[in-house]
Amino acid sequence: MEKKILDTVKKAVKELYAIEATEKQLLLQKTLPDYEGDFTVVVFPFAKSAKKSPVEIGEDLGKYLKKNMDEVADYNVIKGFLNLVFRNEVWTQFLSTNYNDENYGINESQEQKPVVIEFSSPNTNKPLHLGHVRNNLLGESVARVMKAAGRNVKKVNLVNDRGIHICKSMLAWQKWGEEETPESTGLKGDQLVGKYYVLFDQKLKEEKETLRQQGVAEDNLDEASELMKQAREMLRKWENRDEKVLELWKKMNNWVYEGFDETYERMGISFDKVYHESETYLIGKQMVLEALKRNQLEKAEDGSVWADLSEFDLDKKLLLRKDGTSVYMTQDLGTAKLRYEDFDPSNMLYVVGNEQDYHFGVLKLVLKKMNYEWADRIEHVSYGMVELPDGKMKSREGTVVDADDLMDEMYHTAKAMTEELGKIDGLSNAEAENLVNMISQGALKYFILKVDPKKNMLFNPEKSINFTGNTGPFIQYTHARIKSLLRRSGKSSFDLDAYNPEDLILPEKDVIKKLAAYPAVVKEAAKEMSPAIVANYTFELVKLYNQFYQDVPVLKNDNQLVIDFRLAMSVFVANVVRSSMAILGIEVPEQM
RNA sequence: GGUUCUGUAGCUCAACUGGAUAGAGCAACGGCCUUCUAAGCCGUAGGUUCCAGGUUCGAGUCCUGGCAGAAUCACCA
Repeated sequence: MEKKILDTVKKAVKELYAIEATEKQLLLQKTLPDYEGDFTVVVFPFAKSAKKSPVEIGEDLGKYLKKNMDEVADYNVIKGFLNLVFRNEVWTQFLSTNYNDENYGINESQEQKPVVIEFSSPNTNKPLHLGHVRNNLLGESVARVMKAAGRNVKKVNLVNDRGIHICKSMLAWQKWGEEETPESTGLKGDQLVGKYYVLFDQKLKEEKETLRQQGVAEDNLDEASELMKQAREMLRKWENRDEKVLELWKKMNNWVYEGFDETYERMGISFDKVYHESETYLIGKQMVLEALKRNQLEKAEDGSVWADLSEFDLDKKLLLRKDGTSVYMTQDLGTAKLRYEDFDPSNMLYVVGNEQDYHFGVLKLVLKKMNYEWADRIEHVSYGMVELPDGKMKSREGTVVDADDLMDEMYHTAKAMTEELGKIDGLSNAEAENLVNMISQGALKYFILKVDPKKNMLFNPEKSINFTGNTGPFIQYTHARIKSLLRRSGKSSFDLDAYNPEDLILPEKDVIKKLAAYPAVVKEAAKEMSPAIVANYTFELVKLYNQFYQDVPVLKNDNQLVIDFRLAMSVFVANVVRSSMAILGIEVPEQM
């Protein structure tokens, strides 16, 4: 529709003023609520070359469009804005052809090559916290929105399962764990392992304090620490495939995986493939050594290997330590290559916080330097940090918000609220539990996803999660209300052919116009990789529907055709709400 | 210090990428349930869009210079 208007405008300026309009000059927007009209053409851009005032041009174009487009019923010009009023038929016909299409706005994938999207990427030494929650929700949702826009999406996870930090929790458990297991303690596996990671840190601090008192210099504390020595020794043993260490490593990692799986499932998150750093870091090492042979990298005197990035105005980047062990960058090179070979993707996306902007910039450059032509297919989907009222989360200082705790708390709040409002009266226990889960997850997901991913966001544990206003539950509630309305009507098919378009009233028109925008919103959100665009759209839609619902009785009308029309519109809204919420990973209830 | 990002109502966030009078929610205040679900709807109040210049028909949005905050610049990941 938008395209048709612009094409006609283009023809008009050519015929009237002999102007060849460029893409940029053709500006169309929705008419503001205060003015009469549906679409607005901005005519300022033509003023100069047409040598006429904007108002005159608006009149000319308005006349032309009214004559040449059946859809245009009338027009008015205010300053440099040409407001077009469409015939009601345009909207009523749009409604009747689309209201019952459950895939309205969603495109089936036609792509061969997939776009691979990595997210979550947890460490196996501690449980997930609020920062991971944003990452997980964003990753899952970006995958879904791209899929909805017709991309062929593969979701992958890269588990950081090796390294000195993993050895720390292993060592602490070995020393002080007394054979505790998730079964014996009743703790989730990741929580149990995390407990020992924290314990290690405490013990290390104590040891360092003692060393300090003995006069050891600050810079040498790590080197002098007996605990660190043992951790490093354990890492060496791990790399040499020491059986006992490997056994412990497997045991504890499996505890963590079981814990993660539980959390992922609760959040509704899944992956097509899971990579482990323990399986990829050697590939990266191999790549570096080969590139060194090709003289694309440099070896320093002490034996360490570097990439010289001076041609990009950057410093050198270390890729292998002098003892030959790999660093973070090295294993990312390996994973990228492995992933490229596994999927032959058109794009490789990494959902990782903006604190790693520099890292991903360098990753691409190093790959380029090593002559991998697919380096440009890597894209960092960078998102902002989650901050707490008293600043950033720091695991060491115990100021993290644990993901499981957070979800538990949300569940309890949602449950109390739902009971208080009498929403679960008449539901079975299982149904009630399902509903409360849906609502608490909806509240959390919507709260996080409605914010522009690029921006830092603030999370206040006491105040952030609401269930009224611009929230997930508000949207869920609207869906339930529509479903209730439809049940009450007892109808599932509607006679729309005989409906008189003149009966269309403004609150209906506003809703239908919003519905018409949905396909473009999905595309835009996929292009920007921003679920927030979908979230904000859905809120606006639901807001408009509620205004309609409040003012206009649906089932009470002398004219059965009007009732049918309004019910069909409600079906349409419910479909789009369900579809857009699904993009955010949020389910909607039949009643609440 | 260099680089990048951010700065919009008391608070949390929008603003279709340069368009009309900057919008929502929360919090505050006032209304609306004998009528389809009040987790709702309506209204009131709340703004020098951090500051100063510039570009043009037109700037929250673009350019320059400040101010404030965050991230990053590791032989951590």
